[in-house]
Amino acid sequence: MELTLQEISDFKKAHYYLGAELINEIIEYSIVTELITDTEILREGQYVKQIPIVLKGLIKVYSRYEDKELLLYYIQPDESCIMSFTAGIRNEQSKVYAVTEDQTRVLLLPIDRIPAWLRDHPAMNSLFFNQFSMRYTELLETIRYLLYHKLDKRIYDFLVEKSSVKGEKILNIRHKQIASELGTAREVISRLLKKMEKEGKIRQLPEGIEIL
Amino acid sequence: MELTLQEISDFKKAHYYLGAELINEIIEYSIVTELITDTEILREGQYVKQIPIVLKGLIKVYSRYEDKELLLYYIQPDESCIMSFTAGIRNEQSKVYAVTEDQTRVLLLPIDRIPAWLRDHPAMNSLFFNQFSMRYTELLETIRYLLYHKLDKRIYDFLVEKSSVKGEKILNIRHKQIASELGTAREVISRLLKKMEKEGKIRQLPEGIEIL
DNA sequence: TGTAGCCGGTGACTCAGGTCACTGACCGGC
DNA sequence: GCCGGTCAGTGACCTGAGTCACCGGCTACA
Repeated sequence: MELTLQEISDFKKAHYYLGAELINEIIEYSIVTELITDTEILREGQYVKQIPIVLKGLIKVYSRYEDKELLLYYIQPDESCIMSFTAGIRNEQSKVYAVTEDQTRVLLLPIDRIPAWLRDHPAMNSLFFNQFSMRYTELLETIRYLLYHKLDKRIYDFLVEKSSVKGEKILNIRHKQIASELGTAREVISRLLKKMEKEGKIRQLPEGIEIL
Repeated sequence: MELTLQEISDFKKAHYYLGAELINEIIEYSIVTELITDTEILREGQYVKQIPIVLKGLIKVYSRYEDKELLLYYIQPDESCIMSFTAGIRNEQSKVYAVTEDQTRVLLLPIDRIPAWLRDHPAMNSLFFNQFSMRYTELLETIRYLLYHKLDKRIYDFLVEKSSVKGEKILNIRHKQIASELGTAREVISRLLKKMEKEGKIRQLPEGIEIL
């Protein structure tokens, strides 16, 4: 599959700091794939051969332990996945899962080119440093939530974020899925959503959940 | 304060991949400080001007929220602090606290040299990538503990790690401190330590806690 | 048109852990 | 000696959340 002219132009704009030369090289050696919703692209224990950069769509990265999940972050357009980067570059196994949440187009950079690019183009490093510090900060935030907040606040903020990331005002999502992304049980979500509805924080419509 | 010849030699050995030229430059432009136990070196909201590399001793990095803390990681010799790196390089505020746990000698790299070093010496990047991926993995591990394990396991593993990091078989530590590093209350720790003592996992001696 | 499968809602129960209030042991200093 | 401080131990109690069992509603489809 080929990058469209529009995508090339968008990519150059988003990553201008990489310089034209490197960008052309990346485009030359990388491949584009289009993935349908719910495609698993990374699982725990897997070795990584390519590093994705999302062009369009949304990827969800999460941790899992005995069928209890926890959402770690979303990869939005122009972002990449540091777990792939880390695992790929050190030839280690992934510790997380990743799955597409929408129809998603990704640019896949071949892992064996990365070290040379990092060496010859210092700007490439800042791309990953940025991603790293962003993800690290997010993870810190997640920890604070787990430790310092109760479930209803976690649910509410989860919904708010999900809604902003997906760009939908009314979230069509199962209670079951909220539960697993927050690492808890379905009944608990049902109960608390009901409570939040009574408190006027959300509304549960047949089409989905509306945040007020 | 000056680096001792021994320290210079150790530093070169630990970071050989940086190359002699860069190492000399680092040594030239950085300063050494010796800090006593319990010196606070970073607090939330603070801006960062230097990036520490620990030469000897131990630094504890933790998050705090309304006098509830959570241990994030220890900086051991030859390691650095990515929160300083991130905050320093992007001129952002720190989101964590750091405090010395032992008498500690640190090498402080001036933040304004870092971008040039990163640009001219690609090997420098790998130092921070390594630190980043290490810390990120640790943080993931911490999250899994919070979410998937009960407190007694967390306490036990905390003691085991503390004991290995400090190199002490008998840990002289207050229940209060364990509580705050795990983000819980003193009574809870007392209760669970008693339980673990009955189960034969630890022993509480006047000098401290022994892990069996 | 029945039935199997998802989905959300509920009540009853359990349990881990946080909170409160108080105790007694062990200092150190004056 | 007494006073103040730190530290650990404990019982009573509360609460958030996980678990279990069971509905009833909707949908799809054979």
